[in-house]
Amino acid sequence: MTKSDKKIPPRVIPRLSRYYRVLREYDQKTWVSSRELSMDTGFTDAQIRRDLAYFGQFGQPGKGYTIEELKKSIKQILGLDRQWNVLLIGVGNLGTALLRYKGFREQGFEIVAAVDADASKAGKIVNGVKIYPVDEIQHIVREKHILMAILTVPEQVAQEAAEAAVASGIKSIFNFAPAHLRLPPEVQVRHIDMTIELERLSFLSSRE
Amino acid sequence: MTKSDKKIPPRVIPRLSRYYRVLREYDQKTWVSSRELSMDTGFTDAQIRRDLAYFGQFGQPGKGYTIEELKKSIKQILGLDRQWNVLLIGVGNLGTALLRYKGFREQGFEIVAAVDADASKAGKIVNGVKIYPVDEIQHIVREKHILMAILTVPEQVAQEAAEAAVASGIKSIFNFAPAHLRLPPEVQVRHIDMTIELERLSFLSSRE
DNA sequence: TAGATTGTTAATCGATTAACAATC
DNA sequence: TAGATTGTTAATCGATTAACAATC
Repeated sequence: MTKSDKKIPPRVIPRLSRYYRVLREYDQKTWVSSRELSMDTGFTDAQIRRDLAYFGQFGQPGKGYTIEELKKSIKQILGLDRQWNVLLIGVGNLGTALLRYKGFREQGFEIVAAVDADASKAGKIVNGVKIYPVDEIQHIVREKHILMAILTVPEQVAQEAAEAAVASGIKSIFNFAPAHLRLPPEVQVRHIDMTIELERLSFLSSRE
Repeated sequence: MTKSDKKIPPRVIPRLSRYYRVLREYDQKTWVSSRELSMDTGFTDAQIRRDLAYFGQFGQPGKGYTIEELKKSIKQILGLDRQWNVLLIGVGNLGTALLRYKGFREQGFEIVAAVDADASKAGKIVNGVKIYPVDEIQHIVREKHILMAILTVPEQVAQEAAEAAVASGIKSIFNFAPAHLRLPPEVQVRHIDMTIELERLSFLSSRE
């Protein structure tokens, strides 16, 4: 699977995650149809077939999809058939909360180290994860084969922290800082901007 | 401004938030053009003019937009010209982190109370916010004029907690629990699903 | 074979971009 | 007036939905 595959609309991906999650909840059945998946996910059956068709032919006309095979295929498509070592950058309130969150590990995302600019935090262990001084970032990223970082630092230092991460070899960043990161295009970034989300709610609630 | 206005594409709203944020950083200038906003936000000038045109005529041909007026207009459009009292539901790791986060208040979002199912937390005060037992939710929502909730409870109780919030009068929910909430359509919901976000990064990183 | 459901093509819908007349 | 930039219309692009021949 390469970049030159026919273009996948970006919105397909989170839907695959949803299909995958629903599929994992089936424990009695062997087969599932796009119609059934539609009822359990809220997406239309046409869209589900379309989404899957971007990646191959997984079903059998007249029967549907075998749950086990489809799960395996989506798992592979999403890149979940491996472990992702994750670096947490910034062990403040939010960083600590994420460090303690158990949901990531289940899907193969494992926070294997943390760094913080506050030297007095270095050496501490939170939820089994050791905190290092920020200037050891390069060393840790290489030693622990880390490709992904979660960024939970204050706004003012987000850009430089992200650049340091990229310079160390990090390929994708999950950014919680309220800062628009400017990074090379080959670095994947997902940005959770909590204020923007609240503003969406505010907008919607204001125009009833 | 009512529901019957010409339809606003939903993706316009987070862009308005971005424009607003950039506008607030200008302190020397009086006028700004869509061209300049384009450079500072990364969106095209055509898109910026288009987005603003959904809500009225804010600019002057040949000159651009006056920053103060545009800021005021966007603030009003987003519903930020008032205070939003927010209830935090679930004072665990993530809930506590959000309680301590200072960024919300600046935009008029104020967490005025918290509830938790763990009775032993009741009465405690975190960052100036009092924690109540969950069965007082109705009382608090009414007394404190709360319309918005942030949901940071475990997956298993997310649905029932959301329903309780709605029954108390909450109109919009910012959901951090990894659960797909089924609520009446008039309730606004934003869902941050951290695992899905990590899976997007995983997908993108897997197909270079 | 009859019934069911896929994979895909064509039609529709919606959002973005280009272009430019209107106007400051 | 000359130069700049808006607001809007038309063209393009992209994603979703409908429909159905192929096939289990």
